[in-house]
Amino acid sequence: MNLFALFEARVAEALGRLVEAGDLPAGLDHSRAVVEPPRDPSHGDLATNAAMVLAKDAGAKPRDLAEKIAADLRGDARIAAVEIAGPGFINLRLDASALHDVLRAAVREGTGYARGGAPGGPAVNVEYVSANPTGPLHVGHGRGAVFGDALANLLAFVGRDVTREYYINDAGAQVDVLARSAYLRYREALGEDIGIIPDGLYPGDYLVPVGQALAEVHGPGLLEQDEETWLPIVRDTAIDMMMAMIRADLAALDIKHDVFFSERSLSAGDTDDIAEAIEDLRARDLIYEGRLAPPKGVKDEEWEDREQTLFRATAFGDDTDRALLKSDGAYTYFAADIAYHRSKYLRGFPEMIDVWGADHGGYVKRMKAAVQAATNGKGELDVKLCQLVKLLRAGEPVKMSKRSGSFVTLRDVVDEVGRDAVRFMMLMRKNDAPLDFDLAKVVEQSKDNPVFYVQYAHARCASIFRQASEQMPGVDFGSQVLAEADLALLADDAELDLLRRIALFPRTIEQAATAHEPHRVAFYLYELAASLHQLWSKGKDLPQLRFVNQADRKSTEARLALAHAVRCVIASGLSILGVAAPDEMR
RNA sequence: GCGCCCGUAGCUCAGCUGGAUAGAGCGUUGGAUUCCGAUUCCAAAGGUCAGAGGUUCGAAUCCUCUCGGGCGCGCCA
Repeated sequence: MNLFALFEARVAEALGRLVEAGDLPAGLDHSRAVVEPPRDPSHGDLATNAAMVLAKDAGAKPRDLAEKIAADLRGDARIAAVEIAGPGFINLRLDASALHDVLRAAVREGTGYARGGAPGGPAVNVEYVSANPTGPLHVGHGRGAVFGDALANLLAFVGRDVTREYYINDAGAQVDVLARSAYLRYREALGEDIGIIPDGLYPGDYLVPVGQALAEVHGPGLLEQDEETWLPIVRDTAIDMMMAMIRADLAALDIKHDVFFSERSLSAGDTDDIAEAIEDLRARDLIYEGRLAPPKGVKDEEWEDREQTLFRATAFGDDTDRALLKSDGAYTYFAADIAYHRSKYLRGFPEMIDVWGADHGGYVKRMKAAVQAATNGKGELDVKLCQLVKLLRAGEPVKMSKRSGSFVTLRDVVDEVGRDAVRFMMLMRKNDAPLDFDLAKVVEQSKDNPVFYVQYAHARCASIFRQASEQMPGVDFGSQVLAEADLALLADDAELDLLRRIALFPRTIEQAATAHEPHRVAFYLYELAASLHQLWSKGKDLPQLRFVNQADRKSTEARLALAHAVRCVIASGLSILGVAAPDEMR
């Protein structure tokens, strides 16, 4: 039950009646007329801009039109007061019973409240992480991982059919480098002194186990082979082991993908999907042989002017056309990516979301252009860029250097501060804003730490129920009883404030889902938790406001209904963020 | 040189796809508090929304330009 959608429909009814009565011209666009919470609570519970939006086309003064709409709304029993304010806002103050109705619905629906609000729609594919299988994940990958996972959770929560996907870049030169690096570790495992790892190879000791595994399986057998022979063997083993490591890193954050899509699989087997994608574009005259002008800033002598196979990305809003074949005749990464996104579309995903690091921002236009072209305009791609993460410890930057070995991996951070803290902190920031992640602060159990603050609110709700059963043994506070509690007893400002927050949840979810912005859920939860803590501490001064009153079963029922709803909303919200909702903080 | 992202309180950031007098936390200042379960709560001060134009009933939000910061800039992935 979305209070705002409910009254938006109510306003639409009023407008319809005005049209019937001839007070408003027929055929006007009503879509801009919305009902939203006013910024200033003193203006009431709901406000609509309907009169201002329609006044011009209706040839009326905003306030006159507002008066007519208000007259219709005044007859509604759920509305306690209607005021016209400012340039033509219509402010609605709800009867407390309307808020109580929302609470009752929330209590009845439990963790189903606000769920499935936008069902149907096309299947959506969320691709995230997709880190090269050449080493452990770092903290930046972790941000994309958490963001993508929470976004997928959010879309699933509103009822979308979501698939979580990881694209494995197992085809390029980088995995050959990986293979050569692992081969060195293989020789090392056989007793050879390999000295310092040469430049251009991966020095990390995470490849030591790969070398050992190779030595166990193959013995010295690979030593006498040509690189041509051993490289594919070593490469496949190394990729498998790297992906196993990456999956374990992700599992530590409770992240599981549905599909791991191999780049190499595009051109393996009987059909070459890349060639197919290119031919498909060529058939529609979107590919040509031509020359590109060098970009400004590139020196002429560094520029090799040559004819190449180009995709008409400029026809779809990109700045320049893009190469599909390298000078050695192999496909570019972009060519593979076109085929990959085409494959997503063909596999049944007209809607795609890619989560990338901000350093790939320059790639967005061409990828969107490619999706437009490859799906004939029927597919849609949204790219979410995650900014860098600056790792701090008590305000001081953590030095990161692969060479010196002080490189901090994602796993290190998760092991140190825990999954919940990592996930919540990374979602407390908009994805395109840089993030300072302070290892010291996120383990703090204080109000400074939003993870703790929100989890504590959940635990507090649970404790209220434990309290009730201790103080009032034998009394039934089951969900059946709570759903029928006399909610009219909730009349204090702090209680009504909490009710309003609960009423805001479906709207927050819906907007976060359409904007692809899970951080809104995190901020909402923080505010909801604050409202709960405020009501709680008000009970210190005013014992009659305490949740559990032995002497007053009726008001205890009503407050437990409130606590139950808050608990369910926090549990739902945290589940979207992928953060645990504990029943007690120990 | 071009493209994308960003610029909001001393600090870290929200700002509900164009709404009313721009918000929160930290920090500062001043209060409350032997606890239903803590690791709290209340209040005050604090702003040229980087700057200048434009669009309209109305702009932090949309457009243009300037300044300042980040990222990227044939065939790497």
